Amino acid sequence: MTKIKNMEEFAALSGISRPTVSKYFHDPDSVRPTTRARIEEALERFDYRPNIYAVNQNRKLTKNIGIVVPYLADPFFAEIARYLEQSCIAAGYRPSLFSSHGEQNLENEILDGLQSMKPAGVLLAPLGRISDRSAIEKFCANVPTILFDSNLEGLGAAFVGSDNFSFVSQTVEYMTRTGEPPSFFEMRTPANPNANKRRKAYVEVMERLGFEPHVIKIDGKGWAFEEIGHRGALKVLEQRELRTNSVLCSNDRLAIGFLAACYEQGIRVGRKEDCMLRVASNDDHPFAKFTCPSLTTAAHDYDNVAGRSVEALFELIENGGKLDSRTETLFPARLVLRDSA
Amino acid sequence: MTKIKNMEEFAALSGISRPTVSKYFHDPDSVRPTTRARIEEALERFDYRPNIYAVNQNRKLTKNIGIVVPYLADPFFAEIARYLEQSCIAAGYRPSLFSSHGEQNLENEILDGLQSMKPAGVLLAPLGRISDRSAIEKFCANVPTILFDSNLEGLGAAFVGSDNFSFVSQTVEYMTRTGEPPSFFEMRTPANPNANKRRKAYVEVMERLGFEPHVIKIDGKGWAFEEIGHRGALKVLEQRELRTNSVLCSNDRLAIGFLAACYEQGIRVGRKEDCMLRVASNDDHPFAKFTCPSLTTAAHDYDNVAGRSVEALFELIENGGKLDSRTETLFPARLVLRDSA
DNA sequence: CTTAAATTTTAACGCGCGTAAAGTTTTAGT
DNA sequence: ACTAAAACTTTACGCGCGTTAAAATTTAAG
Repeated sequence: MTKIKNMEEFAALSGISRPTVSKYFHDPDSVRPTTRARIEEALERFDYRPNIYAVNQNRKLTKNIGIVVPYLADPFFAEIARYLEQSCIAAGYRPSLFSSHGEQNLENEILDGLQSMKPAGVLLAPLGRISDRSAIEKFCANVPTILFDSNLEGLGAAFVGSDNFSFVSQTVEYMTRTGEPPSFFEMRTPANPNANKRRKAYVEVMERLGFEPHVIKIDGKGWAFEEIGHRGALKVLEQRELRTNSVLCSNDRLAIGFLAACYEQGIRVGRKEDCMLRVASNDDHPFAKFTCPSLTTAAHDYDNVAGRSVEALFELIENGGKLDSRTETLFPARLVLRDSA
Repeated sequence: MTKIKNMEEFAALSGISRPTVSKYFHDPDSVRPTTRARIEEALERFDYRPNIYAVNQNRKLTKNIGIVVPYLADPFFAEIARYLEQSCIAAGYRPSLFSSHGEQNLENEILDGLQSMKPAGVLLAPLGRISDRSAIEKFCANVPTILFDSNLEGLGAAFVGSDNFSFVSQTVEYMTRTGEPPSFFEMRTPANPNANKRRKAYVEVMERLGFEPHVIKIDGKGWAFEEIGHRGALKVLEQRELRTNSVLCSNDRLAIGFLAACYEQGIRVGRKEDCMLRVASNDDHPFAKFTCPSLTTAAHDYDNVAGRSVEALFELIENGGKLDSRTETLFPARLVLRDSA
């Protein structure tokens, strides 16, 4: 196995001219089967691969795709990212994964670095209200971008996410139908714009059902939702802020903290006879199944959100980076009944 | 704001020659302050940035660093990855994050893709026993690599991780000292080599303390540890396999499943009077604080493991990719006492 | 076996930038 | 102000590969 330096050398060793070899690497089917066989045979013997930098420098369009999520330590995003990565690879692209880690300046830096990578397209789940809108706007003007999970009005070529109204309406309706109407438990200054949509949906659904909405806002900032939910729950329980025996958390991570607080206080949660409280939530976090009690929640349609996102991106790329109009695709939730409500 | 095509053009606009501009981008301090000022002034007016592909093609050494973890949906790795990323950026490198998602072929593909990226160095947390040892060996021969978290004997220029013996000895000693000696709860075919070291440590410590080790092996494969721990715990509890009232789980994610099972079965866990069982674990998973009850566990020294890893990598890079001898750095655990044991 | 069609080869240019050599200007030290 | 050192400019080449146009070859069709 001699070391191959470049395509010239490899071409010589394989007995095929360099332009043809180049063509082969661009699309193996674009050369005659016999020459393809000869190249692939040489490929086995010498194990050469084109220099990706030289390739990307000369191609008008790279095969790179950027995937940016706001917080990778959240298994929800890790899970979606996995799906997105695999879809991109399957389509012959090279995905690069980035996490903003909940910080605006990091999101901006990532977008900056991404531009110099000249990606064919980017799948961006922005931080949301923390995002630097103008920076993202500028980025979207230069790079074909699909927004997902968290919508920034008018930005990106398309948005794909979940229908927050569907989430909340299902949980609220379920809880009222089988018990008492829930209070809504959320952060005072939520990091994610989905949170606002969920609160609005809660208020609307409650009013439609003829109940008075009761929103409980707890303090805390950042992405340590469990901690914030835990602290908030302790306060709520202590001060008896709940008007009914049921609570709907804005998201599962808050609910995880809430349930931990209930456990500590000896408050049994669930729909059984001896339970004092019912807790439901939104997202279907990977760990929601293992809370105590297991968490009743409205599940994201992971597969469809991720699938539609890459689909939209590929359309966008094939369309030369522009789509006729900005579409917003929302997928409804699936109510997952477990023990907590 | 005219669009700048290349460095030639930018150099002309800034009134500085291209080679000097090139030098500036390589190291802003390498040019005279006055010319630096002129360049940066032009930079503000025209917003140009060197084509990263052209740069990397010509530099003998890129500024890329690859970070590979076995499973990003595990918040433990997400957390470490965040620290590693930030350290690399602070040192002027461009980190790229990859997750093997628990699959050997993906790990191999990532390593393959990484090679064509000609990184200055790679921080690799391998899958462990699932890893394709020969593939990784080949990779390490071509790319300066530091292994972390999970050791593959002899591979990579150095290894940085946690001292599994320290983890287990602390938890076992604590549990025996304050109660009964624990059984050890683990997967029959653990995905991670740390698991084996932990079992061995358990047996050794137990024997040293004069107790008979009792290892409970549960079935299941893959990385859905919570699910596996949950199922396994139900079986263990049903068949009364525990000989004492205390259990040490191989890792926190198994423990999360175990605690969920206990809750479902109405078995109170903790060290209070009315508790039937004590459960401890290893890792200090980000969610360990929010289990019910909160989980007593041996915590990784995140900061030191991550810090020492990048330190070792930078040494390696500055040393031209070779170190005198392969070192293995192990950091001890810190026992975190919570409510479960 | 002839001929048109399809492929491959040859030759050459360009991409954007690193880098080296030689010459010119600026800076610093006394 | 004078000189050596430092920094800059000019010129030119190379990196590894995409791409193109014309020439040569192979293949498929009749």
